[in-house]
Amino acid sequence: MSQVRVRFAPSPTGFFHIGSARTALFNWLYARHTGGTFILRIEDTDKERNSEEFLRVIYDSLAWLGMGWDEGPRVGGNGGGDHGPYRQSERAHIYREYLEKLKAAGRTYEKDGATWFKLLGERHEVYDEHRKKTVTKVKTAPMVIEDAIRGRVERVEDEDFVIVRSDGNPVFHFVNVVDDIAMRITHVIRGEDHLSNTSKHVALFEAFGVKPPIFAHIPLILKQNGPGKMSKRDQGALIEEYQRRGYSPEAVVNFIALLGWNPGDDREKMPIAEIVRLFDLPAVNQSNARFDDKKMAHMNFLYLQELPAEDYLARARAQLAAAGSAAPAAGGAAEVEAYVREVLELARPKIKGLDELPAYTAYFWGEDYPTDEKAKAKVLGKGEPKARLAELVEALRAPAADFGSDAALEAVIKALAEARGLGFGDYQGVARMAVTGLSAGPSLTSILRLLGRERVVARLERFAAAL
RNA sequence: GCCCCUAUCGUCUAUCGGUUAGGACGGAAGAUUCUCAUUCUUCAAAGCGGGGUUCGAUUCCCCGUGGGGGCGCCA
Repeated sequence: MSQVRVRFAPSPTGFFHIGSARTALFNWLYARHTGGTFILRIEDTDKERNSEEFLRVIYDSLAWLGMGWDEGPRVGGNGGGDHGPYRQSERAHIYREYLEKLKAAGRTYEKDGATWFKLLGERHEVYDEHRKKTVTKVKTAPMVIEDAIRGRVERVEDEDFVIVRSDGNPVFHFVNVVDDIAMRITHVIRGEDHLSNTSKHVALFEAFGVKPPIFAHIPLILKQNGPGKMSKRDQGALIEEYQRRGYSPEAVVNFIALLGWNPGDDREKMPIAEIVRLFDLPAVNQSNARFDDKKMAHMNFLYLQELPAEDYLARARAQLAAAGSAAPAAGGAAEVEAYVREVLELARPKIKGLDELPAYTAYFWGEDYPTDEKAKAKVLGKGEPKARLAELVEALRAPAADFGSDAALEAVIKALAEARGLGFGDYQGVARMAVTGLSAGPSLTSILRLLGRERVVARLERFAAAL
């Protein structure tokens, strides 16, 4: 059995869709699973777009998701190979060469300035109701598609089709097949939306006298709400969105791997090496999967919680910086570093995703933080907040209050409460609101300890004075 | 309209003819907790309809129906 060679062939549109990401992933997984070659081929025949900038989106997204390519454009250590160039815009001479082969075999003809591919069989004219025009049908034998996921699929291709436009540019079906032949692709793994087109491709392979590759048409990802497949306008459709929101790429990969594939048992969260080990084409589902952002978020949560401390710190800081947070940048004094680290670790188990971090930690980075007015009104509406605040100020100002440990602070507040026949909860709410502007967050005593006596007392007094 | 693919809880899915149809997300209830979140326990929730084949069908076949895709000088 020859080496597996698969390709991912995106066209640079300026977006990297989650569906594209999964197609890339399944190709990549199959290559890694079989020890084959993963090829990146850029389908940039549409010259009207600004390719350079749009190409970056593809390269960056693949890199972020951790999918390196063995052959393809040379970018950041990836690419190279003996079957280039890997951009269709640079392969015109190859298409010309293959077109000559077809011409020589008598399988083309010119019409309306374009070059058409000639199917084999009897011809007759028929009026197409749907397209409202007369078309020439060809009585052909069914094309057989050997699909690793769907089995044997037969489809009759009964109309000649254009392979080179009147402006001289070859069309997708033609270049796709030519490149797959020239690059010696063994398995074509792509979205099911191409299944109906595959009969055209098989006809071309046969015309070239080449045995078609094994096809594997993977199910599509449907939009979360409403009908149809996911499109770039749908929530959660773009990879850059996950990047921007601080999602773990490992979580995104794990999640999309599970959209249409599973290891055959109950496992969901799996290291990529394990997915590579278990992935195989016949195990891919045949029916479309609906996208679910809640489950995606949950997968991200799982990965976030187990991220090594250093990685978490770096990613959290990047997220804060991107959000314009006042959090100190890395490389400061050891004391500051320790503070940032502790604040971020305090927040970690409480958040679902890194995008919550800026709002969740705002009050740790300075005196300019927002107040949840609605929650504030609620807190002030019950009990005697003013009295409680005054008592807190007095107790926390006293040297006896040890800001060095959560337990000591808890003891101070509990003693205060006990002396008045109250509970910890009678102080917790107001204190939290006064010190953070929020009604929810990490443990109050941890917040107090980290902020320190001076800031805590100042905030309590300022808050009380405004009542 | 024609062609192709497809069909298990709301969603993602397990089951490769015989199961109390399992898991996960989401939902509900309870426990834990200084708030929130986590965590833990429990609960509700599915084989599209009709025919076959078979001792026996969620599972195999056919027909409907639903869903998806394709039918460009787009990719």
